[in-house]
Amino acid sequence: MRALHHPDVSTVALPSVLNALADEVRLMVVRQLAEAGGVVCGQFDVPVSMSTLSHHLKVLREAGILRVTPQGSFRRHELRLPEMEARFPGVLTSILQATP
Amino acid sequence: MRALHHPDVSTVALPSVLNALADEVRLMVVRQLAEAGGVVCGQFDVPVSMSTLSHHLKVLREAGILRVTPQGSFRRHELRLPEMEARFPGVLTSILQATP
DNA sequence: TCAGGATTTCGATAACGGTCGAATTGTGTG
DNA sequence: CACACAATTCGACCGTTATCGAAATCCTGA
Repeated sequence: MRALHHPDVSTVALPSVLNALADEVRLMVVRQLAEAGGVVCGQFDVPVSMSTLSHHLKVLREAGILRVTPQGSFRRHELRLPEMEARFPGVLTSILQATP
Repeated sequence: MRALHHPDVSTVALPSVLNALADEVRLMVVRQLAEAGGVVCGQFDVPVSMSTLSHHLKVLREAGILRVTPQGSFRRHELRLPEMEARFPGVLTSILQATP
């Protein structure tokens, strides 16, 4: 499977991160990742089509918020929580805590 | 001067707040407010026209992030920091600290 | 190698959002 | 009242983005 690009978190800008999180669907994704750890693409519970979900995952990935690791024919998604915490301390964690 | 609408912070949604902060110009505005306390519209240091600035201030106001109080023919802007902190603890403060 | 499932990419569409200049509103002052 | 000034609103333009279905890509197992 083709190599996916994951930006170095030191190069991502704060507006990019906030923009990635300023979407209800993407917030749902991030919440579910925070709860479940690694989640496979088809297991997200979101009210959009598969192609749209793929688009949202790409936005989150390019903002440095999640990492994608191929596992067989699946792809495992997980938050880059430690890295984000080091880059923007408290931002992602407080956003996660501000949601039910 | 016409009464400006300020939403009850308990009614604003997290995506609205994040969306309001996911813009470089609006982040500049928020930073300058955090430093200077109350700032009059014409004194913001931003690289956009007055009408565009007014638009950004409206977005921030409707997201519950700042309050506008008329003072003569000027308008004073200030962060609603305590209220935002109570509603989304750590979100606004961590974003402020994540910027120079 | 072929079939099938998982995910992404492509192409199209519609809505949103940042931007500006011009016009408008509101406030204080002469 | 008339004027100047501060700020908003309006109308338009244009790039961005959320969305979908269809097609393409990638992997596994028979």
